Amino acid sequence: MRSPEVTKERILKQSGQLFNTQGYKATSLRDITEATGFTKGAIYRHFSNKDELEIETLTHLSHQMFNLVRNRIKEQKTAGAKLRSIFHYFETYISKPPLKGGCPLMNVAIEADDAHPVLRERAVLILDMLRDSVITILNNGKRYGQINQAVDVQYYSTVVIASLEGAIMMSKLRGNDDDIKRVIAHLNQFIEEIEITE
Amino acid sequence: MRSPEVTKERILKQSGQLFNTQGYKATSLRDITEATGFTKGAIYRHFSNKDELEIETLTHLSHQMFNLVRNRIKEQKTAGAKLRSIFHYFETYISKPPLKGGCPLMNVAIEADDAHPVLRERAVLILDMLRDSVITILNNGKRYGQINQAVDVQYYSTVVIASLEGAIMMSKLRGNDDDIKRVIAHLNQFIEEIEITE
DNA sequence: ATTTTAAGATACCGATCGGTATCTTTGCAT
DNA sequence: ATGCAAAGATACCGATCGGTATCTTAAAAT
Repeated sequence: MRSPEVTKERILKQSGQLFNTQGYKATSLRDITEATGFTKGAIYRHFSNKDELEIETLTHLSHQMFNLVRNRIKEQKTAGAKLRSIFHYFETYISKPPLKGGCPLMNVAIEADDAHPVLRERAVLILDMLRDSVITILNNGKRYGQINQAVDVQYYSTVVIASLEGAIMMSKLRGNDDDIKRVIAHLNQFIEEIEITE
Repeated sequence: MRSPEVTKERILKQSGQLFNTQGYKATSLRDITEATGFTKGAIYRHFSNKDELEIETLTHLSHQMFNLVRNRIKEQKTAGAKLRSIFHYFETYISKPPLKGGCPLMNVAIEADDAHPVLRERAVLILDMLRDSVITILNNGKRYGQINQAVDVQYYSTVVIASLEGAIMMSKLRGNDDDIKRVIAHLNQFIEEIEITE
């Protein structure tokens, strides 16, 4: 029962958990061999070095993140409801974490911003994608008369993402969901200011 | 010219820069000996092990941070002005960083939350202190009729800190101050909603 | 059934890690 | 000036790091 695809997927999955909790550089090959049950030889057959494993794992983590958030967005019909579902998704990072270790964007951003330019570059792309998701929701909301035309989408999306990420940091640090809930309450109010309902 | 106090201070200062940019666990003793010019023997005379150095350095970093923010607060007279000066202080993390590597609270929170309970515990204390600073400003503002009595100080302080920390992450990642400026613009508006001016 | 190819395991490499024992040097007390 | 305690330097330790060369084994092709 040898399947290289399954092996690679298992390595990426376990590496994702380890990198997202312990950090990329702080996680050793040994940690990964123990978590996966594979040996170093198997890992280096699928990834040419640890840097490549880190990058591919980050991509894998971001895919997981965006798949989850995309599914939530699709289920909702109005721009306001879509945004609220994103907020709730971020709340689950604390209450029922879809990924161990919290938000992979935040984690890689803090680890990589000063010291690891390649990872940092990828992190910027992930942030761009997240922001674009919010902007698209807002623009579609404008088009369908759900969102006030005057809304500055750049400004709005930045505030939303910054608040959520900061709140994740605080709630994860404290180990409870008080902070994330307060921030989401604020963001819900923030939506009401720009939402058109009749 | 041997002065143990000066030596210890120099070790803490250089370790602070290194830990805050590269991370605590990712920074080696070698990095520190090269940055300080002292040898391992000198470092281990002042700190019993690396964990202790990490903890004392974090304390040192937080002192630097709070001294800077306290001075800014003192210079302002009203609660609103004090809050705005805090916002501007966070903006300097990007435009003219008082500490290399960004906000030490954020950095240690992300690195320590899952894997390093001792550092995490200290990080919680720093977050508490930061929040208490904001809460004290708000409560004093209420007392002197500068802030609306109905304001929920827990809620308000959480939103402010989360937004600022998240914005720092985004701006540091992107390498420009667009995001932090947008968030501060939003927070300034947020203040106006609760400020009593006549 | 046999050959072939690649997936994965094993064993090893030099470099670096945090830590320590020991030695030298400095400054202060007498 | 001399002795002493502490500051700092040097040299070393075992463990672990990322990485690689080589070997075994399993599955697919013939």
